[in-house]
Amino acid sequence: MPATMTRTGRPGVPGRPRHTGQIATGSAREDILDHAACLFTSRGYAGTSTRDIAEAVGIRQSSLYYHFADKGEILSELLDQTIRPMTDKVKEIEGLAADHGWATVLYVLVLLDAHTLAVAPHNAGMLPRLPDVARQPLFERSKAVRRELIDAYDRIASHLTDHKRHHDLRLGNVLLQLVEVVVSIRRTGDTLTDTKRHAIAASALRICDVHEDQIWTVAITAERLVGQFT
Amino acid sequence: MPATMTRTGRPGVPGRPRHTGQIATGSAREDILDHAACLFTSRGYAGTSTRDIAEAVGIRQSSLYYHFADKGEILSELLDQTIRPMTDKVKEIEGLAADHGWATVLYVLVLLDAHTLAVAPHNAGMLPRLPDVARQPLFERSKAVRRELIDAYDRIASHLTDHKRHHDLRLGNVLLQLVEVVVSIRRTGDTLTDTKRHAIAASALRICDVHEDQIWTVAITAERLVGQFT
DNA sequence: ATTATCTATAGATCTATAGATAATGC
DNA sequence: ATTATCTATAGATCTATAGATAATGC
Repeated sequence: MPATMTRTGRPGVPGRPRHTGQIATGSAREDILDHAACLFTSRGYAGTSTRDIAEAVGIRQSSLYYHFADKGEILSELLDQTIRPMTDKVKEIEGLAADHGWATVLYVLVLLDAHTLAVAPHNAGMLPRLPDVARQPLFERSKAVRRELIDAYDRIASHLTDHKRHHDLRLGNVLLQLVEVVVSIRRTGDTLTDTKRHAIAASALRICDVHEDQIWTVAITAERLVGQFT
Repeated sequence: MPATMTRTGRPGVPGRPRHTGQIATGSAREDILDHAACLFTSRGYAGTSTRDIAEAVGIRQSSLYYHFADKGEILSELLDQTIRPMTDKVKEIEGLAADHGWATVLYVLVLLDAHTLAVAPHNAGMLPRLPDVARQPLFERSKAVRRELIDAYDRIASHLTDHKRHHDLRLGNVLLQLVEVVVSIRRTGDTLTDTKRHAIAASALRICDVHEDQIWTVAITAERLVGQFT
């Protein structure tokens, strides 16, 4: 057997071969994150063992620790991936108000948040809502980010609707909850079509008392603007 | 020391005294359910050990098994308590449509579901949404119940609004999601006031294109009818 | 005798570390 | 030499069972 012939017949990768012989589809690190996302969302964080993850990836449990310091670091990485895209753009989007009005701002923000939740791998957008995740001391930050998002929705809503009408209900809470219907939709196995995203955004405007005939013009403007942010 | 004098000084209960000496505030079984609800909602189901529960109650871990066959039975009991009240009344409420119209039916159902979520001990209404809970094979039933509720919202919504306008978005999903804002509100530490419940119900009607001037008359009728069901 | 706890423990599982090993690359 | 895995295992923890015990009630 020549020296260039590996036991698995798949040369080219450094490091000891896996016991299964299978090779990472992406980088090993990405593979781990992807399978972890899948397991965390289907069994919960505490309900998923490091062994579960390793088996899904096709490596031994202890090999995870070559790529991540501990289980929490895997989760932390996933949270960053799914939450950051949302808050990064908020300020910028609020800037659209001067030119296009607050209804358009709300519509655009809902479209983008819904999109972020829709494309997150394995519905990982649900992770910040899980109690076992929220309890991890590391993740105060991701809770803060969520609060920021609610505040943004609150500010926007306050420009659109009469506060007295909604009593002491914080609309930011309601609007974020509405957007997160995307998680529910994906969980049932459905996919989020473009028309569904628009239906959700229109519902957000209706909750804020935007008139029906205004919604359609806003939708068209928003659809045009949303491209800048994706 | 006379024979009637117990070591703990708290006579009257049969059975060996607890190591802490403390006595159940309700029945021991209720105490366990209450503390389990608190822990499951704050740490997740898989993230809560039977030892955690026992410690909260003030008994030894193994003593739980006198009252419940296993950990899953505790969860099962909690799910029943929080889901049953919702579906029990659905058929009856839909019967109101003949006399009062579908907008009123929707308003009443939202008020009642929001109320059920609001009074569930320790926000236990979130349990059916946790992935580690949903995965328990025992709980196919509670998932079926949830689906029934979405179907009911779907039927009601279909009488109120043009399906084309909402495209392929299933409004049942959106409406249940909206009602579950109660869970979010409670999680932030807020309480659900009566006015908030009405604001949520009104939002549900707005999503279904019910006209603003109709909402207020519906609200009054609904408030009168809702008493029958609580 | 019945009830509700206790102590003790088996056996499974879980996280993380230590150190060996089998590739590549220089 | 470097890289990415492996094997082996320590030590913690978790669920559930077996059997003892300390109350009450008859």
